[in-house]
Amino acid sequence: MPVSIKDIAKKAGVSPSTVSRALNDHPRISTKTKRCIRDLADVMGYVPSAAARNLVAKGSATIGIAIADLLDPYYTRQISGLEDAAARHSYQVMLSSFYRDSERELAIIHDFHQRRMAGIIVTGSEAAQAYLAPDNKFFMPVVLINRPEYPFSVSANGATGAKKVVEHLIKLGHRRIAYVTWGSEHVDSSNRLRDYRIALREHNIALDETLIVAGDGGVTGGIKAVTHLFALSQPPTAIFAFNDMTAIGVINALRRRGHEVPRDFSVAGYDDLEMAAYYYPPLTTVRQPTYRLGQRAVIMLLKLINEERDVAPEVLEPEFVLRASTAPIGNKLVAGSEV
Amino acid sequence: MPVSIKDIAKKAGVSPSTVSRALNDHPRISTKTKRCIRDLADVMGYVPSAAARNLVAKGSATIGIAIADLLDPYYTRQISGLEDAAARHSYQVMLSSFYRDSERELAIIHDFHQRRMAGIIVTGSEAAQAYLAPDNKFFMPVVLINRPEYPFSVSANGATGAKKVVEHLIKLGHRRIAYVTWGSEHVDSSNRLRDYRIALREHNIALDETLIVAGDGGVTGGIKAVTHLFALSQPPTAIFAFNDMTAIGVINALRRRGHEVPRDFSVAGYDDLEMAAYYYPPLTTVRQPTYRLGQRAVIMLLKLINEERDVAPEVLEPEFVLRASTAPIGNKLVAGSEV
DNA sequence: TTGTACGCGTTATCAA
DNA sequence: TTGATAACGCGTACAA
Repeated sequence: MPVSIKDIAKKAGVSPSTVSRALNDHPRISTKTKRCIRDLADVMGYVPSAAARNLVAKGSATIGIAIADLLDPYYTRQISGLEDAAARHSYQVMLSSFYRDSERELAIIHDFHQRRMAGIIVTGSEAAQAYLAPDNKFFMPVVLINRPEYPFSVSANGATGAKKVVEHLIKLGHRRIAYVTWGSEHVDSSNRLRDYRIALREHNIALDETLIVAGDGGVTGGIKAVTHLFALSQPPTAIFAFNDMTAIGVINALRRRGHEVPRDFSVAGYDDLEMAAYYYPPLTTVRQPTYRLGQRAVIMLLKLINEERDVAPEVLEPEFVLRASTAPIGNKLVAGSEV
Repeated sequence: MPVSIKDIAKKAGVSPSTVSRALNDHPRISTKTKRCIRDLADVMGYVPSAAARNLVAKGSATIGIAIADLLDPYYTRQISGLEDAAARHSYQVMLSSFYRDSERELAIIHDFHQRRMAGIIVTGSEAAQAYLAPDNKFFMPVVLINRPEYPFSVSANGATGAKKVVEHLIKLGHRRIAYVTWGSEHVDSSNRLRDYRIALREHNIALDETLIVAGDGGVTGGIKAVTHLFALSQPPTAIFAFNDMTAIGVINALRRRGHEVPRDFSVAGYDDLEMAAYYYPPLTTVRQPTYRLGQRAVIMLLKLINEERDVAPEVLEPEFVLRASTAPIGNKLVAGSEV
């Protein structure tokens, strides 16, 4: 049974309020009793009850963080930014993952609600509408990461990243550029698909819908995508994958078919995982502003907590990273003649 | 301001206790008032206060999880096991990472303590002694993952995994087998180094201490290790890395020097990251029982919470995974003559 | 079936 | 400088 403030009071022969004052170094208390009580508390192993504190204080200095997938480095890297920023403003953090399940997400939010969090941040929300609903009765501010349609959000600009990749491939001479999505062929929460299309159009390249194939955000999705693409009468010469893990799947599948990257096909990823630079071949990709995403989200949330109303959605820019998994299309032709 | 049970009572014209009963479907309440009050609570957006609940209930059904590094998949994979097992027994989970900093670890534990967690699990503890100290005043049970010296712990058997790798390399004809540690040359919390030594001795291979070099658990550590190893008058023919990320660093460094794996050198890792199977070359490694580690830790913790005393440290076995980054030493000689 | 009264651990106000 | 008292939101024994 934990030691309470009363236990200390009894043993010290003082009132509970004196103990409270001693422990919170209140001005109106003698240095001597303060010292004495603190020592006693120490010896008895006193640890204050957060529940009781929060009860009287009406809420805690804790922010709840709900994350789509703990196993995806793209998300966990945001957490460092979140935690550092929160710590800097002396906020605690409570973390939960909903594994891309909207029901679990809502359960987590409910839990945060019960715990009377100062505010919450959700990254990769599967139930963003819930926060937009006009009758939602949250009594705590919410910031979403990567849901730019939400008024209080911080997002990475998926469009500009995709554009840079596609233009890079075009500059290398590629015309048949495939895109491997995450999810179905035509859903794309990240705006990448949209700007893949725009970039092609701007360069007068006819869009071939058969070059857009579905992945699953992981290695297996990339592997399957290659099977689909090679069933086409005219396969692509370059493949732009939703993320690095997908790109790795693509490269593996190509290798299994006896092709070499980037000699025979160019492949680009997205995210710039730690791995990407050390893969073989090193991946051409897009570095996401993950750390800053987390950081800015906390800043925005703190503004909302302090009821400042000058908050607008933020969009951070990703950075194109040129490595060795892409090459001029010429290489392929040369290589082709070698085979 | 959140809605309280009193607010509902006032609006419904009943007493707070009636509301409480309606919400917890207490037996002694009429179906009609229950229905009415529940609807009202719904409309008003009532969400119970966890603080108040925990205060009267003396503690919450929440277990605290402190993890060494959120960015390391080895740890995050344990979390799935932990969360699933906890959910199955309807326990909440509160997660925090201390980024391998013992001070931050202790701060997290202190926070868990204040929150009166039902129990806590620490994986990759940097301050394990704190839990062993005879005068620790935790009023909640603690289970450690991978600290086999602690009485309430679940660990992966680092020794048997290392042994299998070394014996595999020996069987391939390697005699000069290097080991890249995590940390300094001679500290090894995982027992891998110890059994690396034992395995060599058992096969009558003289131990060469210069073949044991320090890494940092990441890619850069592997790269630096190779520099050290090649400064030796007699470099190794095989390199056993503390983990897969280190192995990837090693392979990169070798490639940069113009060597090919496994033709010129065999390299083995540890952990079996998702990546490992899809790296080039696919990594020979050891699959850790990460998910079960988390799962068993929760089971043990629940036993402690229920004050069952038949708890003994558990050790789970890892699994050797043969892939393509290791090969018979003969290959090297043939390859050497080609160059 | 419902209301009253009290306690959980802590802090804050007011009185001594 | 200290002590008594009330309050935070909820659950529950006891009384009505």
